[in-house]
Amino acid sequence: MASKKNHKRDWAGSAESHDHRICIVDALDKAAELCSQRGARLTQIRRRVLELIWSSHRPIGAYSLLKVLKEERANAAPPTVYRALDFLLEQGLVHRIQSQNAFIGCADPNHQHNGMFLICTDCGNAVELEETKIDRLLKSSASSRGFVIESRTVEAAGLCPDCQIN
Amino acid sequence: MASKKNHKRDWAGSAESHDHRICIVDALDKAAELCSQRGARLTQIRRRVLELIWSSHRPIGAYSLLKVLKEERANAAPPTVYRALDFLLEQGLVHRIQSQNAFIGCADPNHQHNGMFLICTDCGNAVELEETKIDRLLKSSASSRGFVIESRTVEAAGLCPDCQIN
DNA sequence: TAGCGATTGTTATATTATAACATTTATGGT
DNA sequence: ACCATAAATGTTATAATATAACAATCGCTA
Ligand SMILES: [Zn+2]
Ligand SMILES: [Zn+2]
Ligand SMILES: [Zn+2]
Ligand SMILES: [Zn+2]
Repeated sequence: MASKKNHKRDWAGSAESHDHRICIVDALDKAAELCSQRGARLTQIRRRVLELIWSSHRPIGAYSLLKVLKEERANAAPPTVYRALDFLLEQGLVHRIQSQNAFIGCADPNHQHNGMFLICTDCGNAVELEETKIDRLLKSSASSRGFVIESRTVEAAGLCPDCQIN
Repeated sequence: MASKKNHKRDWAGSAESHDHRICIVDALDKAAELCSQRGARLTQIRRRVLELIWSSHRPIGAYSLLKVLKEERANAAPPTVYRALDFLLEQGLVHRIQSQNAFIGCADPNHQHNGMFLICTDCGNAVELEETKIDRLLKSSASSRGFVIESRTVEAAGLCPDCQIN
């Protein structure tokens, strides 16, 4: 497989900032590898949906995915997409962005986790954070109330550096 | 107005744990006061929707609200509810729970903020946290990437103390 | 009380997601 | 290779959530 960070970049996925083709190839390679290891079947549809999700760093909705799929596969219907999404979510290959009812590729599918995102309200790009401190704080805050966290959503909306220039 | 915490409780709103009528009265009193201060009009519909939202500590969906409203106001329709919700959200009197497409009363509407919640997957009750540390961490993490946060969603799902007993 | 903006009524439709059952495809044991 | 089985996909219908657009009414104030 390819892998290894292909560059540094300030922000998510503006075409200028990095060679996004590498993001896509890496994501698909890693997905294939993980599914293979797990005996999970990354079928054509599932792989294609993952590829479409990775077509940008912007969360994409199920029906946007469906629109594209339909051009390639006349009988694609909502369940086609939602089943693929269910699979990809189960495998930790994508995350759901709750504040947008949309989906984005996971930056690090090797270990299962809930995503944590900064999402630009202007360009739509999202970057995944890994802030273990936030999870620890949240866990301890819950714990002090006797609450046990099983999953969580953390999504911050605002302006990315590129979009603050305006 | 009434106000002042009416009791201590381990967790959210189980009927046994507290006199919930006081929660409702306090919430409505505070809403009236805030709207009055701001020159915002807490109309009958808006007040009633707020009251329905406060009927429990469980997030409630727009169409559940609508179902009740319709019994009292034959011509209630989706816009009736969504407009009231828009108003209540704007005034910071309720929060939207993104992971459930549902709404819950704000525990402290005096200062504008995004909510932060622990939500029990078993009983459905939710409690609002105020963890300034988490916001500070999130802000600084964003800041290190040049990102400026304008709003955020933090929702943790899991088991409340009551529901762990099973 | 006339005018004006805010609120509510009304109808229609957009968007997101799932249910239910039929058919096809992949896989493992013989 | 052949069959039994489970998994995946096809197909149709519908549920659940949310908004658009325009009309009618209300409430304030000039
Ligand atoms: Zn990229
Ligand atoms: Zn991830
Ligand atoms: Zn209560
Ligand atoms: Zn609040």
